[in-house]
Amino acid sequence: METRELRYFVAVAQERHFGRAAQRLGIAQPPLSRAIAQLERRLGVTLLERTSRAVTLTEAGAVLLREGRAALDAVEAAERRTRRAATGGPSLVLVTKAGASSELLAKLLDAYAAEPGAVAIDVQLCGVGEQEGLLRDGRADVALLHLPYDSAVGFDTEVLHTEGQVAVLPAGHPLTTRPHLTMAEVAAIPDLPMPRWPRRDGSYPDGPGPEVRDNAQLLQLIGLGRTTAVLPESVRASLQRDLATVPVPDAPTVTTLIAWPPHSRSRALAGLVLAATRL
Amino acid sequence: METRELRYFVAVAQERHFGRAAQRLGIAQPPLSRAIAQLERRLGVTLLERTSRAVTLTEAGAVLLREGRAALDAVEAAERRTRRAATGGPSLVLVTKAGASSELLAKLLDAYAAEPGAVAIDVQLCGVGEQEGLLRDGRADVALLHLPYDSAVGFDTEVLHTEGQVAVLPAGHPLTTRPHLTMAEVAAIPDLPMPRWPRRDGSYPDGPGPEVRDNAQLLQLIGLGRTTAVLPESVRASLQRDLATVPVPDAPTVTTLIAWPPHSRSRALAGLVLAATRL
DNA sequence: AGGATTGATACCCGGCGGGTATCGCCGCGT
DNA sequence: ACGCGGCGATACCCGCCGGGTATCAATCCT
Repeated sequence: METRELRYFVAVAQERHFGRAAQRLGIAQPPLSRAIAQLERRLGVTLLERTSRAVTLTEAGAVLLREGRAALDAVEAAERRTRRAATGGPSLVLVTKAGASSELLAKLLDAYAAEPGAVAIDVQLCGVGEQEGLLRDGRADVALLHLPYDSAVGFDTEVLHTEGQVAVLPAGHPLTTRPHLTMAEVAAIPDLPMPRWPRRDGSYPDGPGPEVRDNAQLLQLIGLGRTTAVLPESVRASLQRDLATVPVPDAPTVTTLIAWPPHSRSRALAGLVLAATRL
Repeated sequence: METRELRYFVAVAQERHFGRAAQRLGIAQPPLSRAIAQLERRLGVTLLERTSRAVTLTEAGAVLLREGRAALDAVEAAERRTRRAATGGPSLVLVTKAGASSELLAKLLDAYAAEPGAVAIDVQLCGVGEQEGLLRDGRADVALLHLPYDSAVGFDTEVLHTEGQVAVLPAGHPLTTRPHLTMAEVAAIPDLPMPRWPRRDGSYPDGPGPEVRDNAQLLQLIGLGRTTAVLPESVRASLQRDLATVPVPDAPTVTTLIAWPPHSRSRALAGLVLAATRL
């Protein structure tokens, strides 16, 4: 099976429409129809049920969509990492959520830079939930993840840090005088609806709260009195003076992990992981 | 990057010889040379250093070999699982080491079969260390692994069982009267050298012991008085009468895991994992 | 009933993958 | 030192296949 065939199939399977898929792929519709038919013939498997009105996936088609996306990510990762290995640029790209673990990250980078043989590390900040994709398709080599917010499924990891969570409120809010709060109390604060985070596909659920992509945006919106949130206590290190925090003992404990694709143990990565575990 | 290009490059990188690689691929040498050159041109990266006497990998070439093999496995897995999803055959292939965890496996299969909506499960037995490859390239969907013998890197897992280990000796051997043994004592038994296991590439280290591929072979050789071994205590359930066991308290504890590729949560697999955790 | 939408089919063309023949380079043997 | 042999690169040709346009066929919506 060639990656071209896989790309074509994934496009059709996602769009559920040959014409739109062809447009997205930058080719005409007839060659696409033919390519899919040929793929089905070669596999000996019907992947799509087409009527002239709708295209639906068969069970086997659903399997190929799921597995094929992972395979295409792997191919893309191979290509990107090869290109990066050659163009002597940063030999390691670390990705983490904007506005999270900044203190830990600074310590990690300092500790690694002090090691003999340390290479340049590119730090890339992204929105919540984007790390996995970046790591999977080779745009990044290593990530800081936060359980239970992120999922570490399919990666190698080491635990770096665990911590409780605190509610972040605008300074002067009446509840800032309380010694602690419960999750239920925070969720019920009048006029401060909880923010809405993007789903895996990038869309946002409905609700009263503001849409946010990362912690930096979130903290700014809290300062503006538009929302509130329960975050790991380490955010206190990077708070402006207009924000206050109150412990939330019944919030789930947050575990910070360093994560990397399981098979890619380069020398540089091994050094960084070692430095991280010694923090 | 097309999978054909990747396959060609991997062949050359492994053989370090264009002629042999071409032969292995079933094509002539000139098209192979051209394909590699074209790949390098498209990537903008030199992958191989060739003199007319030797072919060596550049750093980028080493990266592409490592990442490319993983990517090819992923593509192959997508193809195999798609084909299997269509040809209504066994909808789940479970792989485990021959001669290991047989009791646990029987219980698991019984428990799962009793669930509503259970599908046919194919059990495949393999040699030590072969499970990972089978799982990675789609020949199997789920495996029983044994830490610390196997590596669970890159898979999702659930712990099923932990146990100590015992030395397995021919019945009547003088040491079978001892209440327990140490690792050092077992390794030093005169005339019973420890067996040699295959390395990742399939070759065997040098040494006096017999070559073995799985526990079934191993147990037979022990019965013949050719070797001895330290194995999880659950092997006692499947021993012939010509074998005896002695606990080895200082051997590492063995953990039995059920493992599966992280992204492939089919309905059938989820049911099997659930049944396994409830054992 | 008829037009619109959408996937399949028919047919053509150009490029690319694969083949054979041969060259150029280098190490080695006598 | 010269020549031979091994190996990768180059040159050139052919046939297939991927991509394009034109059109058909089936279905749904007025």
